[in-house]
Amino acid sequence: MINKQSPIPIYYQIEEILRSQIEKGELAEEEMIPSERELAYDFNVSRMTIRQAISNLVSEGLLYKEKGKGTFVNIKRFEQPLMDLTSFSEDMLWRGLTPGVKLIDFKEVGISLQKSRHLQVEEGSKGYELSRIRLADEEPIAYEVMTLPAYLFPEIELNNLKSSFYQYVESKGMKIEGASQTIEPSLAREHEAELLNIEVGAPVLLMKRVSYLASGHHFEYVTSVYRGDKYKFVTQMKR
Amino acid sequence: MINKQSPIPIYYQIEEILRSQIEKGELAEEEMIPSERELAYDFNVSRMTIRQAISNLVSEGLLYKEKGKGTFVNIKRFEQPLMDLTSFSEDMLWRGLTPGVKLIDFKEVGISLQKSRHLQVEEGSKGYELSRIRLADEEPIAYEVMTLPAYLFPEIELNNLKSSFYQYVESKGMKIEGASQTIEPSLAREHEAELLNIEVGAPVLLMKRVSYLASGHHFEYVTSVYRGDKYKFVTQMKR
DNA sequence: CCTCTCTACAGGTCTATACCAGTTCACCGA
DNA sequence: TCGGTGAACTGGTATAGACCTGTAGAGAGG
Repeated sequence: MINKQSPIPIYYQIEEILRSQIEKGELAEEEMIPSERELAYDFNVSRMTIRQAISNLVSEGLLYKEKGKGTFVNIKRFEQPLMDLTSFSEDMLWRGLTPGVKLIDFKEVGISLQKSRHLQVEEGSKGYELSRIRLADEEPIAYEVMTLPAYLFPEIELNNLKSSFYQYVESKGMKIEGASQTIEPSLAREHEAELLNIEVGAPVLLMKRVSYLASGHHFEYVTSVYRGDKYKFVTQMKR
Repeated sequence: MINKQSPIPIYYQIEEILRSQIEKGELAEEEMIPSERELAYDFNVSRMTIRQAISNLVSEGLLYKEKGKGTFVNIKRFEQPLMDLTSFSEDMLWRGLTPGVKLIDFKEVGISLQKSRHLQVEEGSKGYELSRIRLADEEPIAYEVMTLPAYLFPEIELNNLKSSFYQYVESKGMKIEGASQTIEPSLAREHEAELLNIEVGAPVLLMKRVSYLASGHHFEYVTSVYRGDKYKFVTQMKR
């Protein structure tokens, strides 16, 4: 049950209990959870404490309340932070696919004029270029080239790039602020068609992204080519 | 001051007072607001009531709290709601172009199976279909077909569709909640190529959107074909 | 001069209680 | 049979007080 002596707030302990009950399915969707007074009695805490736990779960979207009726388990899975800096992996998992990645190349380069503008560095200055194939359920979905300015990553190694790059960036104490990306249609070129296992000239999505830190520094420039037959961008808009 | 007899909750009255003080600039940015105990004394209400008012303003992002220090006015958010339901017109104006629209067709139809699913109506039920060309600086950018379920718009006329459709929807008392859209690459078909003044088989973006009301009703289904050579989707992501 | 400690004050958590307002439904009377 | 009334629920609002932890500054001690 709950531990009143614990430094963990009681309302938070109750939150966790309810959360796990919802996730385990012990409280079915659309089902009413016990009333606030009942929960207060069961947990032997004040009703206000229960209300705080419930109100947090409501703002997370796990529950919703109806005055005079009760508090219910929410069905919706929709209110994900869709347009957050979602990584490909999260995106794929959300779609129910197993994400994968295949390394194609990693090398030191002089940054081209066009890329240097996006990365706010001098043309020809030192950078790293990582080429990857994104997989979903073993099938190639996208071909991605990531360019990083060397001055921000003095000691980068291929090993650091095996897991989440964003996580690596933040582990170095850099605070990611956001990203700006463009999406346009294009036709697969020979090199891309080969890597993605599609026909030359097949429709693809060309995505370009610049990500930046809270400090204002631009830390990655990514161009991705997505297979048009296997991948759609989905965006949710509110209000 | 506040009216304890009013049916308007006290915490809400206090919220409004604080909100207006912030907006008028009586409480400067980064400035500490009076402590909870002080406000409770000033308004002659309980501290918990003050906490409820403040906590609402915190979740709106107007204030932020620091334990042991106090509660402060948040700096104004400069980040516009980028992924909001931006209309094509706003989008174009933002890009510095003059938006225009050319009507192609407006007719009553029986809604097809595929569209009926998105609009949550029976196959073959009555609907309206509006076809338009979107222009930027007189140049065709997109071909758009909007399908509306007739049951939501009993008295619609072509005239209502000349200006902002979303504005029309809201003028009828319907509250727009949001939209969900997908973006994929495709190749221009003959009909589209002709209307957009491009080659058959040229790369285009295919966008499909379903918009819905707060009531849950889906009120429009739009498919748009954007010229790949003239239009890119731009998205900003935060955090 | 620096550092430690004490203290006043900030928000955080929690209790126990009260009454209000919306919902539902059994029951009773016309 | 129909309709109203009220009891018994639901969550919503509000009080007053208790004790917690974190912050910062004043003042004591080295």
